[in-house]
Amino acid sequence: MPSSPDLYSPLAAWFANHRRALPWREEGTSAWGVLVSEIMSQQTPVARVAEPWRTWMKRWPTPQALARADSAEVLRAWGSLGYPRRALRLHECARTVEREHGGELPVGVEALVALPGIGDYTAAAVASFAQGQRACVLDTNIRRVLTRVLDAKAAPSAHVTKRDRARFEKLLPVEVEHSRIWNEGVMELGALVCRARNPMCEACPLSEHCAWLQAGRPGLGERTTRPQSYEGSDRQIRGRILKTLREGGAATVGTLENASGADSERFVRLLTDLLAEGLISRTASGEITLGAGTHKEEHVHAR
DNA sequence: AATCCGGGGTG
DNA sequence: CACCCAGGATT
Repeated sequence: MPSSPDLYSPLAAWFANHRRALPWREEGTSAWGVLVSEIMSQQTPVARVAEPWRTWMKRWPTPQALARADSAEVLRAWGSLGYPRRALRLHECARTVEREHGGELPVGVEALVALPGIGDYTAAAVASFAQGQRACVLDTNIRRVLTRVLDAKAAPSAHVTKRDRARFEKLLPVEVEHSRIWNEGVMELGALVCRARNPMCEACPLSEHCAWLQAGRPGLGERTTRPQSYEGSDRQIRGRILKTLREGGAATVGTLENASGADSERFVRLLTDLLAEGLISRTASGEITLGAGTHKEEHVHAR
């Protein structure tokens, strides 16, 4: 039985020469800073995250600082990164760290995944990149690279199966430092070379071991899932409402309805959803503002 | 397992 | 215009 090929050595050598100088990779970045970068990068390309991350970390360097912030400020600082509920969860995460962990980000996947907004990927990434832990990081890049190398398929399955996790975990080096380099390096390879659309196999350090390349790169342009159209979607309407509030402060319901471009019934439904999620609130004078508002008002109404 | 949740950049 | 992006929560 042949021993499995050494993927680590060529990968590590490649990574040493192609590692991007992302701001959160600078010496001295806290685990909290890495966590913030991971949340911001969920479904948002890292190139778009770099600047907002700098500004954010300068303003709120620690969980304590963010915990003290108002949710409206947090949402405004989030800007157009998308999926603003991530900002609310990061805010909640900071408050949980403050309240339950003495202001110190807990160490390890199990403790991290229990925090708001942190799932399997983000917990493993923070543990591996910033906490000296050996954790198996599975993001869209790593899953695509390993699916190609091992399974000769162009794209990974829709979600992480137990079987995939078990197989990919076997490739993770035992030594902690090597496991971090493996995670970062394979992720970087997926972002720069083994890309979803135009993979540069001629520049790939794993090309000799890649089952997909040897099979002739089958299924490269295949459609996987139905493209969920954005134009005219609830997401677009919600986005317009929040953008109006970010840029203009408080607004009347009428102003927001006009800006939303939705019919009245749909607008009311979406506004109700946004209120329930804490993305907006209603002031005493009946205007709509960004953020969850204060609990004081609820007491006033409760009387 | 399927859906929902933004927004911008790219071929 | 379709596809993609360092995913997570909810049902």
